[in-house]
Amino acid sequence: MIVTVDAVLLTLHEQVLKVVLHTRPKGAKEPFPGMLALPGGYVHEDSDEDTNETVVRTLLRKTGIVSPYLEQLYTFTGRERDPRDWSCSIAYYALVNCDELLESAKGVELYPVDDLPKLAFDHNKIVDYAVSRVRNKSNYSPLPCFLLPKQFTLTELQRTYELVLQKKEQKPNFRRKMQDEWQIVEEVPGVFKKVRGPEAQVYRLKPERALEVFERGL
Amino acid sequence: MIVTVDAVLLTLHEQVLKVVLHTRPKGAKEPFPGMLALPGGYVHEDSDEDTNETVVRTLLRKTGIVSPYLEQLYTFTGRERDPRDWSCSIAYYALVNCDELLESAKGVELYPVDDLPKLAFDHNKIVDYAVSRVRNKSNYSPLPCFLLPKQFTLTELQRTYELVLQKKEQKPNFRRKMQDEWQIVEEVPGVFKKVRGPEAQVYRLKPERALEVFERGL
DNA sequence: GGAATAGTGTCTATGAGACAGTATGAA
DNA sequence: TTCATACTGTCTCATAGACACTATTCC
Repeated sequence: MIVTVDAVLLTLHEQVLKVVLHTRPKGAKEPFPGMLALPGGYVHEDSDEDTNETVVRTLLRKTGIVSPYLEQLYTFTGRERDPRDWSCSIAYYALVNCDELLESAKGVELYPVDDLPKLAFDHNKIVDYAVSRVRNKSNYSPLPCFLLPKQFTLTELQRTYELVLQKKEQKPNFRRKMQDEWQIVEEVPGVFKKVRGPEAQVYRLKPERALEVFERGL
Repeated sequence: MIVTVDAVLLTLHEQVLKVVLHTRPKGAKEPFPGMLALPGGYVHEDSDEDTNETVVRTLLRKTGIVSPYLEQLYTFTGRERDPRDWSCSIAYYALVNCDELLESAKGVELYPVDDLPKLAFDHNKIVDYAVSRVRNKSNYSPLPCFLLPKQFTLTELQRTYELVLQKKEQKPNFRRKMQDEWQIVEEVPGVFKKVRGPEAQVYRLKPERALEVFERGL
């Protein structure tokens, strides 16, 4: 029995939702040599208190970051998924801002989730499941906020939601939901951003409120 | 590393949501002797294709039934949860009709989920998590239908929802949701049931529709 | 002035929730 | 006749979604 942890680390890069993958070594010992796979690893029974620590440790080692949002996705098991033995992979998913990711992990490889090549093990299935979970949760939760940097304009936030959900939102309705209904953002006083027209107010996430909205929608 | 599967088998017994537990043997070899615990067991690597088969096999052996609704809940891991070793439990939850359960498993022990004694391992946490998942999902899905027998009246269905969700529903609104919105029930032509006043139409679940409503709310 | 962007006001259709009402059968 | 239960009709208020509008900056 092989027990591992796998992480689906998602980010928004050049207007596309992408996943962090790495190329498996070509050595003959490991299965699926040279193929793309999710970052993951074995549980360290002496140092890991639980698999949450395993995945945090794995992501820190492979990307150098501590993801602000990390959640267990599903546990994939079976005799066929690993050619070596009956195996069990506890899969997690995480969302990070692309700039922060690229800063701390220079050599990281990103691949669009909607156009993936064949991956090692059943990792295509795991990515698809993570993406559908994220898209579904984004309908009623502040999940996409974790794809943005610490500070952002409401237009950038809306664009993020639109890219994740793959559908247009109406500006007034979107702002009303974020500000009045959910109340998950607050102005950064006196900070503005200008692209083309007038200055846009810069906002940041209200972490306590965001968590509350999460709990409600579980 | 110990890898097991645990099942939270829920049913409605005497108007109360209850969970199936068994008493652990008093032999000195196993941990938590004499304490109540969830039914569960080890993966049989030679016969089980995946843990889904493990849990189906376990429930069949301990209760004699094949649950119509069975879903992976969460994977609980850690060094402290089993005194013997670092352990990993893939937890599932299932919903069954009480009469069918008691018929095929005469000696089964049921305990109210809202008033549990101290259980073995972290099984209190697992039950609580399963119950909150079920209560949450019952708000927007046909989950409670699986607690009823094959045929039922709409009043019985409403009573089931009310017991799971612990709140009253308005009869007209409830019927509208089941019949017009979700369309998950259909009349059993010519079959009626009478308790006190006029005859009540008997219904059955439309399994395809129920699954659709499930998918939508994922 | 025109194009692009920020931000606000308001209408309407839909739907959830609440109440009221009618019908049936048994004590 | 009264009570409990089955079942239906309809009103209202909250909300989501859509459109319209003004203001600001740069070309």
